[in-house]
Amino acid sequence: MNKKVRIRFAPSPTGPLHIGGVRTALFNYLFAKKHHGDFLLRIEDTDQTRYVKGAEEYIMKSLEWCGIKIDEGIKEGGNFGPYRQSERRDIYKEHIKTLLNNGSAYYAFDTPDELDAMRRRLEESGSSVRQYNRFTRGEMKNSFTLSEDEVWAKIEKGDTFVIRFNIPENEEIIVNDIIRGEVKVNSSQLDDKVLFKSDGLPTYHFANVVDDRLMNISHVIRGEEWLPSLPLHVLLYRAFGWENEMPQFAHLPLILKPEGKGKLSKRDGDRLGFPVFPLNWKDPETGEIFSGYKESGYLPDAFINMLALLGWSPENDKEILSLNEMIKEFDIHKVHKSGARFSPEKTKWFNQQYIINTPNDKLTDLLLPETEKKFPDVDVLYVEKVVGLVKERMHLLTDFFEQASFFFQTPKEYNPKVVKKRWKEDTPEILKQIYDILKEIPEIRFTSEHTEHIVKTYIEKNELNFGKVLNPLRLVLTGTGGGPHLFDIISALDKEETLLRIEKGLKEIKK
RNA sequence: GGUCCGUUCGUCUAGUGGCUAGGACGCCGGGUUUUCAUCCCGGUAACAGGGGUUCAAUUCCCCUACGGACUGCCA
Repeated sequence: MNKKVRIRFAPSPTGPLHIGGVRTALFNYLFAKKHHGDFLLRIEDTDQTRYVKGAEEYIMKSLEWCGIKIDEGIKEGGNFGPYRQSERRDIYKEHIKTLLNNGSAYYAFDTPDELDAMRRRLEESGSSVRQYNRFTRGEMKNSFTLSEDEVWAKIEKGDTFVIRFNIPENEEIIVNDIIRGEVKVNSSQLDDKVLFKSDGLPTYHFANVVDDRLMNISHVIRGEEWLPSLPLHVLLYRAFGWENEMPQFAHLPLILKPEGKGKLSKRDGDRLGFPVFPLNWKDPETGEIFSGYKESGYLPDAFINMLALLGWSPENDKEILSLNEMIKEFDIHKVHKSGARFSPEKTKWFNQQYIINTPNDKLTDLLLPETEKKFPDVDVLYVEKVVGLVKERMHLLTDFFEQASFFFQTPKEYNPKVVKKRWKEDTPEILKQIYDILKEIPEIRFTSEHTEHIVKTYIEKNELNFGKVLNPLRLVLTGTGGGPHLFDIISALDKEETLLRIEKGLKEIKK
């Protein structure tokens, strides 16, 4: 690898990027950075009929959220632009001439109906091939069956046409895929793919080869769905005389549905209750909303950590890796060949690990806006304290609001199950005494340690057991059964609120 | 149908011509805790099947099965 490493991620703006796409971007990025190369974003918008408004912006925002930084792209600029294929029409037109001139490409005038009819005919005849190729093109309308004059006449008349690739006969194509090893195909298996559409724009196959060459791309890392067209792309490089400068290829395994068959699709998320998109997406046509990892309470680092381990694993058994560690550890040769089933469960576990390991102040920054919306007039330092107390029982950022609501508002009701289990005949009497002894403690000494000491001393002196006292006390303070260390709650709440809640509980909980 | 790709615990994976086939998630048990969570300890569970090659195959080869992708003037 003497060449400068230049890697591209080339999505088409036909909708939101889903996690498979994000993973492809991530692996591209990891590889680029591992080898101190450039990472570029190229927008493949050659199909105007599938263009979706906002998708381009969505893709860039998603990558940004993930921490994937673009070196060259439509926003960043660069010396190899434009980075939007729709703005490269002239470049493609120039290049298709080369292939037209050297006999690698030809004009075809068949209508969609005629193509349909041909395929149907082949199918009905029991043929295993249904391709537009050297055998079938003889019965279609193209440069082979029409005279040169007829071809020009048609073009001048304004007839619509496409330009097809003239697949060479019986050539053995052997490509070395970095992940899969040698892939061998005979050119006779391939069909005469359309290179230029009737709308004057190239197809993916053509644009991708031209751009990768012109942008000096060193490695093409993309999804497995492209593997079948790899031989075609090699042939295109050959037709251009670029085979020696051809990038290296690596085809990533697919991400599969958590259950059932097939690759993960956009619809699976809503069906199975987990996001498949990094960010929320609102379909501009239907208004339908698809949930994103960000809005569902996931941390970006956890999200990409999970994605990185789908199809790849580092040398050691380490599972929690920062983006920088991933870059250091990444080895494309260790990427798996087989598809990886996506696990929403493990994704949650990753998130939990990241939440626990995120400093309280940083977590507070993330949670504050929503907290303020739900509980006006909160104090930042108080929120930070609460965050520290509840974070280890959060799987999602959004869990905070359920886990911590009692820190911000007096319980309105008491969990009946807990009442039934913990509220005994003598509970009111005990709580009254707890109330009295807590009331004696001066406000400045109302710490977790001190209140704990006082209450526990009281329990021991009266030969009560801890559960009998502490559980109902927790109930009146929080309205429920679980939660952080009780005396941490008491001190966070402060003296006034603690006493208030005991009073309220005594009044409202009856048996 | 055709072409291509793949197959280690339920899932993500490590691994090797000879190992008690390792880790993680999940699940189940136990400990810690006033409680929930965290944490700690333990358990469950896999080399798709059949042929070869070999002293020895999960590992190498072949076949079968299963799974997947592609098969558009979509990417």
